[in-house]
Amino acid sequence: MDHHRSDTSDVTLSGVEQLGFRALADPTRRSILRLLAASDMTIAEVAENFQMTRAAVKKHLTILDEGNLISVQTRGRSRLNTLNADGLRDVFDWFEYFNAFWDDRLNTLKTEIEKDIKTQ
Amino acid sequence: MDHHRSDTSDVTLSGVEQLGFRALADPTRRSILRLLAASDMTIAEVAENFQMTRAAVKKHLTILDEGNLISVQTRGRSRLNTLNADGLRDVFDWFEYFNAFWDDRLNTLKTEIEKDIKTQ
DNA sequence: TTGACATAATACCATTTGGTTTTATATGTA
DNA sequence: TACATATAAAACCAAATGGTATTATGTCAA
Repeated sequence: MDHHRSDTSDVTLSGVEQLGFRALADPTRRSILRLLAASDMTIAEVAENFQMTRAAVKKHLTILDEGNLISVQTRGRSRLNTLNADGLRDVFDWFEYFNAFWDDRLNTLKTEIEKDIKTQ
Repeated sequence: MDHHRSDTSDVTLSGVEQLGFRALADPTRRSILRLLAASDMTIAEVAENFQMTRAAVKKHLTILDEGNLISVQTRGRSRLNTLNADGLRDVFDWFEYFNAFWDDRLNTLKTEIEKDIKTQ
């Protein structure tokens, strides 16, 4: 513990994948991702699966886009929403990094216990 | 596509891990998890790492607890906050299931392309 | 060009969120 | 007992969120 340093940093691709987590926080948006995993869809097609208005669905899609979890290709007068694997991987990577920490801790604990047993 | 069925379900442990995602949406809470990965901490100890008040930190810890990402043991007049691997795994599992969907799609695409090449 | 249609943009609203300050309630300890 | 300390609880506030309805804008087709 050095100079009572305060650290609120996010460590990862700051400000980018942060929005990915935010995007995943809403159950509707997680459902949309599931739908898009099955096939690309226009806003109207996505909206068919929910009770809310198209406008509301479009807002969710915008947030998913901001979080880089989907990408959008304008095709004529409609927009095709596609899952973005890269953005999802960014979020996933946070867990990987985190799991590394966690595993280290378990390993340390394990080593300590083994040491205890041996020196008994 | 069956009877134009509308499906907004969350598929997973409904209503439980949902709160896990919500808990992860805030960068402060993700930082707290990182801290707790290194060692268990009281509210006061966690709060030392941030510029906000203890009350605010306590609120974050409550949300992390509701999302099952940490567990709390009252020890005397202080509370020790501990990382909860199970809750984290629940969120992680959502990704696994999701990746399965995603992988299926990629595989299907690959097979289709191969078919195309062969029948050329 | 006109009309239908898919999305965009805006204004608006209720609720939730992330923070504060202030006031309790326990719990160790002199 | 009395006091300091750690957390709990409550009231409060500004901003963000998730939704609505309404009004553009752009594109295809007759």
